[in-house]
Amino acid sequence: MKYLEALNQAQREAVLHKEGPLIVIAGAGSGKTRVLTYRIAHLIDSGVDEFSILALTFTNKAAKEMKTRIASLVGESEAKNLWMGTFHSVFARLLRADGHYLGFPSNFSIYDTQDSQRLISSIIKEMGLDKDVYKYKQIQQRISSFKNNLITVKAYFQNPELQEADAIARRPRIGDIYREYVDRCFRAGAMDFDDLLLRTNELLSRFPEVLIKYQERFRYILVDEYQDTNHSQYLIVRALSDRFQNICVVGDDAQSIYSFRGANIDNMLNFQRDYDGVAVYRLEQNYRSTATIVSAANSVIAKNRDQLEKNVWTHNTLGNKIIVHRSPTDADEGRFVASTIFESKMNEQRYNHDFAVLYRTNSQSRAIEDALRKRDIPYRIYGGLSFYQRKEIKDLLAYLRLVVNPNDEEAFMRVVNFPARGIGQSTLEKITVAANAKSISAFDFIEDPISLSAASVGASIRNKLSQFCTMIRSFQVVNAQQNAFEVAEHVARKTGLIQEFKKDGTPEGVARLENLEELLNGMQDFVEGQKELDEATGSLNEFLEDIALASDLDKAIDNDDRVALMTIHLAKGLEFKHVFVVGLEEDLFPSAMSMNTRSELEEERRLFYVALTRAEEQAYLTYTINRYRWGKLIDAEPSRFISEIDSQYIDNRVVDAGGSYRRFVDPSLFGEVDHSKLRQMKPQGDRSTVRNKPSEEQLRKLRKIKPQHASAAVENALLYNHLSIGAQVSHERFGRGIVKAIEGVGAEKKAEIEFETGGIKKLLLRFAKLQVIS
DNA sequence: AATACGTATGTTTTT
DNA sequence: CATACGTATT
Repeated sequence: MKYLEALNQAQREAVLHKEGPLIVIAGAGSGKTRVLTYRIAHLIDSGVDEFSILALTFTNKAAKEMKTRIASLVGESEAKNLWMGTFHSVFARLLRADGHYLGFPSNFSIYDTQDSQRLISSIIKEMGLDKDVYKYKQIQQRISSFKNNLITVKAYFQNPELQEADAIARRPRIGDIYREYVDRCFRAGAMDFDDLLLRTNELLSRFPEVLIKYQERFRYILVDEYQDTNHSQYLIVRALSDRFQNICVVGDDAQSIYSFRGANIDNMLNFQRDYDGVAVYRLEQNYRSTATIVSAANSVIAKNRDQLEKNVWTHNTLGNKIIVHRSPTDADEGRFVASTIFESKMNEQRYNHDFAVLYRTNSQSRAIEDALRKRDIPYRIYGGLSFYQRKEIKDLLAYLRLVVNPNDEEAFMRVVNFPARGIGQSTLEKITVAANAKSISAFDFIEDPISLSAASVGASIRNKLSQFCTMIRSFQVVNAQQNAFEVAEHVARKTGLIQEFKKDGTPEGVARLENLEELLNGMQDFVEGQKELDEATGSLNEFLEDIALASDLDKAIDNDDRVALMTIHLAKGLEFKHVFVVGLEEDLFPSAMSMNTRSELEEERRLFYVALTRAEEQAYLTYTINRYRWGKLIDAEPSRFISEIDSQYIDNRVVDAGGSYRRFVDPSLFGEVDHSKLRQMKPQGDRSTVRNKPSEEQLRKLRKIKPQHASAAVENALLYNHLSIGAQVSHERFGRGIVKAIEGVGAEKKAEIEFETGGIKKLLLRFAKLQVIS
């Protein structure tokens, strides 16, 4: 057991513990992944069949990495049959195998949040409810929380308190919406994210033979990030481990940050009560961060009332103090981040991947992006509006989902009339109502000529509908013989999707076409990758499963050197040499939504703790005086979390320095621009860096950057101030054109442009996202 | 039926 | 500021 030497006392004990329940309470940076990895390797080494080990991790990427690591310790073939992955992906797999007990086909679709919301929205409309009272997003959240707490429709209607609560909130029909939603998902052969857990519970509790099968199979169960499991997950783990009680959970109550999706710290706090003879191991030595960062983080988390006793300490060097920085606006904050990274790279020979910028909300990424782009610093955004959420991507994926499962209602609605086939809203409403009345899917309904002719749908539309069905059926034939990539390419052509974006010809259309291409390339890679695994075939089904459950972190390609931008939630479990935590302002972090109760605030504080403890060497905390929110400049106040850090760990040296990259816009250029609309443009720049006057090169680059938000609207007007008649420009939607006339001044300046696609438009320069070509 | 435009409305975090 | 929906237009 050579690898045991690489462990400290507590780690080693946790690894060597063999039978019976154990909990590992692991402080930040204390090597819990290492313990999990070695523990699994050790189990295999000591003769446990890898087939009987189940490990539940927080991301699929973490699972993949761990698996590779284990393979290197015990050998490829030994590690192959481990079941490892997120709760959602592992139990989706289980439900594909045994969901038929519950009446689900093995090819069930997985609805993402958007699918769920669209379905709920449509149900609300069909029921004739007031959409201002029944807000679809809120209803979706409520239903999600029911499911996470194992409150089925039946349980809901047996619970007078819940019904009363909804009645008091003037939404008495929530139960009915819930019932309809569940029915519709079932009929569509679809599960939402919560169903993957809820239905697993249902399967295990209603069918003892299935429970026993999996209990016998998974003799050893390990759960990572146990503090973030919800009730539904808790019950699954409890059920599966009940027979052999070989359950190992690892977690840190101080890093519990997912209560909004039902995570319950009590699962962690009550573990010792739930099982007999629980062994407890504490990992308290931090190997990741400097002593300064560890102590600073400790001083903050100490402010929380609810927590397990813990003493995280380190042998690491003291390191630098945490740098706190104030900027006038979010744009300056971005500039500070960019120039600090730039300078550290120069002076300390850092790589881009040594840096991470962490924020509370995804929308904060924009200001940072802009600044990094201007400095030519490569970055990658994780999460946010991901590639897979783009319209054109979702459209192709919807076709593919429909090929695999024609009953998928959301996929059907999405593409039945895209590209346009003359099947309009009223037709679809008729079909929905009629299909629901017969309790069949829309696809089944329109495929059956008898029911279709009974519905009052005109003959020509009926014809179009059946053509659609025939087309999908023909894709299924292709799917039976070809791999995911080949099917997708076929579908993209035959449906006219590619044609649709090609003919559009605008830059926007071109971008969409490129995205489709990128998706197809991705599928090609996927197919290649799957060929290397023995069980996998590279089928469309496998591909859809893969992307439905991949987290934003899983999707990332991170083999090149870039600065990482992500939310703090996404950063959990990761580490970086230098970490910027930006937007440390009251109402933003802590979020205004989470300051109502002590427990909410404590969760925000844990989030801050997570952020801080991602840093190995240097942490920067930044906040602004004014920030753009909802397109408006608002006042901001420094976050309470900054003052909660013991001041001896803080370097206030650079407070008030502002962006070290001075705004170069000459205010006199504004002419008659309404000054009340301008953002603060006082030259706040740090004296020492004023010399960083932009070169011609930089200015040119700046002009090429497409302005992304109206905070830049005035800046825009300015950029095109020199626009003259005859200039060639390009518009995101209308394509290329020639400026024919100019009128107005300052912010009201308009240009009349004749576009190549035909048509003359008058555009306000302030808003038009124009690029000047010549 | 399709499109284009105006208005209202909302925003934490994610599998 | 983004999106989602309703209304007016062809």
